[in-house]
Parts: sequence; C-alpha cells; structure tokens
Amino acid sequence: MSNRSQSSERTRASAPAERATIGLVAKTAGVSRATVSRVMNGNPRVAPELAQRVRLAAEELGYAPSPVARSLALGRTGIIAMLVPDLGNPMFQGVLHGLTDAAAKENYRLLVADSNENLHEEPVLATEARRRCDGLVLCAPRMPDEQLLELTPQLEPFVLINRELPETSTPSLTIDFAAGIRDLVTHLLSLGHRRLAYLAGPDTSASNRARVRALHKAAQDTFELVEVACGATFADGHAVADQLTDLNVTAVVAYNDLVAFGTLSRLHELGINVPSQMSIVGFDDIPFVRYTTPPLTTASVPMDQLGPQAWQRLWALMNGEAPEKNVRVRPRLEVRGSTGPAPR
Amino acid sequence: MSNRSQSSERTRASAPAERATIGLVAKTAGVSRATVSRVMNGNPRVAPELAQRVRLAAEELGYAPSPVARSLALGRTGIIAMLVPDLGNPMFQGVLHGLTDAAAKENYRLLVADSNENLHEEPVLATEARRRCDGLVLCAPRMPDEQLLELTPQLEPFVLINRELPETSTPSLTIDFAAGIRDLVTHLLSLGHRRLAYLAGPDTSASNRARVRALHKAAQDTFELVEVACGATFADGHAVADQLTDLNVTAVVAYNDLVAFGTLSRLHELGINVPSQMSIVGFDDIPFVRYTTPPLTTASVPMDQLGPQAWQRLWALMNGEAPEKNVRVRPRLEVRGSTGPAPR
DNA sequence: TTGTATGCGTTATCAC
DNA sequence: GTGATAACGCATACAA
Repeated sequence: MSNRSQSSERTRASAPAERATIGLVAKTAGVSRATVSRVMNGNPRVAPELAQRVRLAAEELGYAPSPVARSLALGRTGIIAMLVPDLGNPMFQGVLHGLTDAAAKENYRLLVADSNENLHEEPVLATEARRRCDGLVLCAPRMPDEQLLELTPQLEPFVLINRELPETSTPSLTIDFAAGIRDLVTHLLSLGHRRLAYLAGPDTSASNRARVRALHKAAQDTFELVEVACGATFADGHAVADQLTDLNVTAVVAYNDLVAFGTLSRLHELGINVPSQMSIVGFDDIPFVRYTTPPLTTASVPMDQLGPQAWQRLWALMNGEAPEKNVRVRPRLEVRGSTGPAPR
Repeated sequence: MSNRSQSSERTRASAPAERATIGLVAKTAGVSRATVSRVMNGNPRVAPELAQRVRLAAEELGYAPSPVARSLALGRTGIIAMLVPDLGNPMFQGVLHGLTDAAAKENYRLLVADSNENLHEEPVLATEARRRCDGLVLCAPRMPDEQLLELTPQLEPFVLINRELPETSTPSLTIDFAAGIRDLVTHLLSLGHRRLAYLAGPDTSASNRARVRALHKAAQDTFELVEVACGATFADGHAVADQLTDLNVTAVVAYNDLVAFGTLSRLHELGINVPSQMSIVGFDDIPFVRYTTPPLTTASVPMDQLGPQAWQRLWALMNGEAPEKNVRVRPRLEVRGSTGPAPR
C-alpha cells in the first residue's frame, strides 16, 4: 500500500505537499495523539496551556483532520447525498437549495449526483453515493418499483421526493399531481376547451404516469385527450410543437414548465398566438415562467418546502426515528396569460 | 468509539441492517481477509474455487467494500469535486455534464457543491470538498486572488474554470471575454449603435471585471457606455430592465444570457420592441436562448469542451504531470434576432 | 497461491 | 487531565 512516496517522485512542478497527520502534530507539540484529537474537537477538559501548544503546532504544520479517517473512526461522514435525474430542471435546483440550507444547520453537507436521465446509471450512482455518506435523498428516481424495492436495504436511510414506494416504510414527499392536473383541466374546461393535447414526459417518470392517469380519469365524457410523446426539457417542448397544429386541439397540457416554455417559444415562431389560438399550461411553477410571454398558467408546487421537509425526515431516520410515511403537497393553480377562451 | 450498537437499540421500524465487513465474508467463506480483498478487486491469481466461495459468501451477506475504509487504505478516493457559484446557471451545468462523462471514463465520480454565490462559504466548501476527494475543479470562484492563492496548497491538485490565478502553476480554462465583448460591440457599432448600457454581473465575479475592462477599452471615442449594476440571473435581468428606458441607450450588453433573457422578457412586457427599439446581446449561448423571442444574439462559448478539457488537466495533475498553465477559448459571435439597426 | 501482519489517520476506552 | 491502545474496514508487503 501507500506508494505515495513513489508518486511524489514523479515529474511534477509543485511541491511534495505531504499532509500533516495527527501524529506529527502530537510529536511537534510534545503531547499524545489523543490530546491533539481532543483539542481539534473542542473538548473543554484539556489544560489551556497544552491546548495552545497543540493549536500552534497544528497551525504551523497546516494540519487539518482527515475527513476520511474521521469518517471511518466515527462510523459517520457528516454528508448526505441527493440524486436527481436532471440538474438542469429548476425544480430540482429548488429542492437542492432548500436541502443544502436545512442540512447545513445540522452541520451536514450535501453531495449532488446527476444521473442525467440515464436509467442504468441510476442504481449504481445511488448505491455508490449512499455508501459514501450517511443518508440519501432520491429525487424522482426513474428506476422501476421492484428495483428500488430491492435496493432499499442498501440505500437506507433515504427519503423519496416526487415518488412513493409502496410496501415499505420509506418516507416520501410527493406532489398531488392528480389534484394539480384536475385544477388545470377544470380551468381549461371552464374556458371552453374540449380537445386537449398532453405532452408526455419520460415514460420512466412515475410522476408522468400519475399525470396521465389523472388526465384520463378527468377526460371521461368531458373532453378529448391526445397524448403526444415529448420529454422533460425545453428542447423537447420546442421540438414537439410542430406536431400540435395537425392535432386539432385548442389547449396543451405540458409535462412540466420547461416543456411548456419550449412549446410556447416554438408556437410563437410558428406565428400561432397564445392564448388566442392555443392555450397552454405547465406544471411546477419554476422561477421564470411568470416572466415568459405570455406568462405561463401552471400548477404551482411549493418547491421551497420540499428541501427542508426532506431533510427533516432524513434527519429523523438517521436518528432511528420513524417519520410519517408519505406527505403529499397540493399544488396551487396559478392562472396567468397563457390560457384563454377556446377559439371559435 | 463505535456506539453503533447503542443507536441500533433505539426506536426504529426498520431492521438493524449491520453491514457485512470483509472479515465476516472471510470467515463465512473460510478464507483470509486478504483473499477476499483480492477477489473483490479482481486479482486473477486466486484459485477459482476459492474465488467462487468468496463471491458466494459476499453475495449471500450482501457485502460490498466500504469506500471510506478503501479510501483510507489506498490514499485515494476515486472522486473529484466541482464547486460552482450557482448551479442554476446552464453554463455550469454544461461543464458539469462534460466533466461527469470525462471523469467516468477513468472510473472517477463527480461530487458537486454549490456555494450559491455565498462568498464566505466558498473557501470552506472548497477546502472541505477537496479533503474528501482527489482533485478539484473550481468554476468561476468568487473569492479574491489573495485568498485563492493562500488556499492553493490545500486545494491542489485543482483546475480553474473561468478564472486565472497569476503567479502559480495552477492550470486554468478561461474564456476570452475581451474578444467576445469586442465582437459583440463591433457588431452593435456596425448597426449604428452609439450609446450602450452594460448590465453588470456580480462584482465578485472576475469575468465581470474582464468584461468591464474590455468594454471600457472598446468605448474609447467610439461610443458611450453606461454601466448598470445588475446580477447574474434571469430575475436580475428582469428587474433591471425598467431602468433602461431612462438611459437613452439603443443597445444593451448583458453580463450573460440569463440576464439578457430576463431583460428581454421585461422589455416585452413594457411594450418595448426588440430589436427595433432596443437591441440586446448576451454572453455564453446557453441552450435555449436560440429559442427566445426574438432569438438572442450572443457570444457563444464552446461549453461542451470545458468539462473534458478540465478533466484532462486535472487528470494530468493527479498523475504528477504539469499541463499547460492556461488555455483561453475564444467565443464565437452568434448573430440572431435580438440585434438590429439603431433606431432613428 | 494463500495467509499473516502492518499501516492508512482518526476517535474512544480505559487506565493512570 | 493525559497518554497508551484498540478499534474502524480495507489493501498490501512479505513470508510461507
């Protein structure tokens, strides 16, 4: 092991930069390693004079405890990880910030991993990330229930966001997509729309399936529904818009705001006016859709709450407590300029 | 130490779930820990029969080597970290993806930390992240040169993106902001604009300072320049747009695309037509500004290259080699619909 | 080829 | 209060 002495003999411009260890500090300060450890951890019952000597030596040697060794000895890392399918989605960025801040208050740091919508990488990333830290937040994992269920023992403690896992005690934070969709549809129906297109998200997305279910349920006898394969990004929404003209629909329900925004842009390019010729609604209420032209009607998800709530539950789990299994937050209908009366 | 037996006696719904260690696997398979280690690491010179026994035991016990212990023993973690001031910026997301993929090819994983434009957190995050992994990529760090210089020994090996550090051998990848700004300004001048506003980014941003310098240099006798404090986000750009009307300018140079986009939106709300009444340019060419209305004229930064390039240099550093100090990529002027002839 | 012994850097137990 | 010393879980010279 430890061929670091070798590697430092290779061609390199910079200094060797061997890090000081607790042992070196101890020797330098003329105390035991135990004492150094105590001082570094702010243990009060060490003689002030010794403490000072230790601090001096540490400062001089540029010593800082190795987090890796510390983690091994402690059996905990002080880190939690969050796995998302797409960091480009502002929705997840909102969760990220909330989680970072909440965890920081308990002196925990957040590690972020992005599976980039890659289904195969997801379980690997999740498992690996989990083993390097003390807990996990899984945001909208794409893998199927069975796989997630199978991985559960290795991933615990973890919290789910945007998805539930039946038959387990895994806490989850979900959006009431059905309610959100109902509100959006009701709004569109009240405007006279009777034939809607749904721009579907990734078929690996559980929340997409939830939306589809809610739409079909609502459609019963009240309106026609056309489902169009799309995706989750701005580019996806932009690309799909051309198909819309042939569908004979007067309103579009997009998988999320990003898609809605993309579609909005393309429709504008095509000279199709929103909302007079076509209404469009999104989902999430990400920060800037209130500024699009026209501003986007959407189902507003209270993103700020997700991060802190996730932390609270994860923290409970890490302390051996059992938080409530599932909390479902209900989106609020945000009517803006992208919806209007059905044409004709 | 190790009071884990205590904690597992607390109130908890799930199973104890003590992880199997190499020792347990060894005992179960009836071999030494060394042999287990060899098998787990794919060492070929173990008797097939033994190897099989080990694999069986490992499988049965759900054993996987502890990354923490492994890191300690090996002196390396197989992880690199990337620190960004704002993950919401698509520019950094581009770097992130490129870096993730490039590092993955060498079996390295990427850890992301977001300082959220918090100047004080930045050095702490950087130092802490670095100590938990083998190398660092610092994206547009906001801390002053002196501080970065002071931290250098603790952060090495690391690579800078969007910023240089004089008097060191730290490799950096920078954008030729001056050239980009020159191209944009030349374009605007050719359209007859003679009085421009610059929407300034965070004053902690080195690249903002570079843009300002380039602008002032270009301004000499050729046009008037009004500098307006703004920021780096869509919301910042949106908020600042109201001031523009009183400035008597015909064109706006935004700190980046996000700001430009925000301004674009607000101008539209205000009924100010772009580009007939006001021209506007951004910087970066983030994915969707080609779809805004009108599409944004901008200086296109080859984002895809940044991640892989950063990895290549970091990899070299980690192997004791010394890559070239600084590589400056030149943005390409991308003329789209947001710029037009100066009014009157 | 396999096992033994030791080290990685830290914390914690237990004597002093 | 302080210092030996044994963990933590793994990898690797070295010996067998």
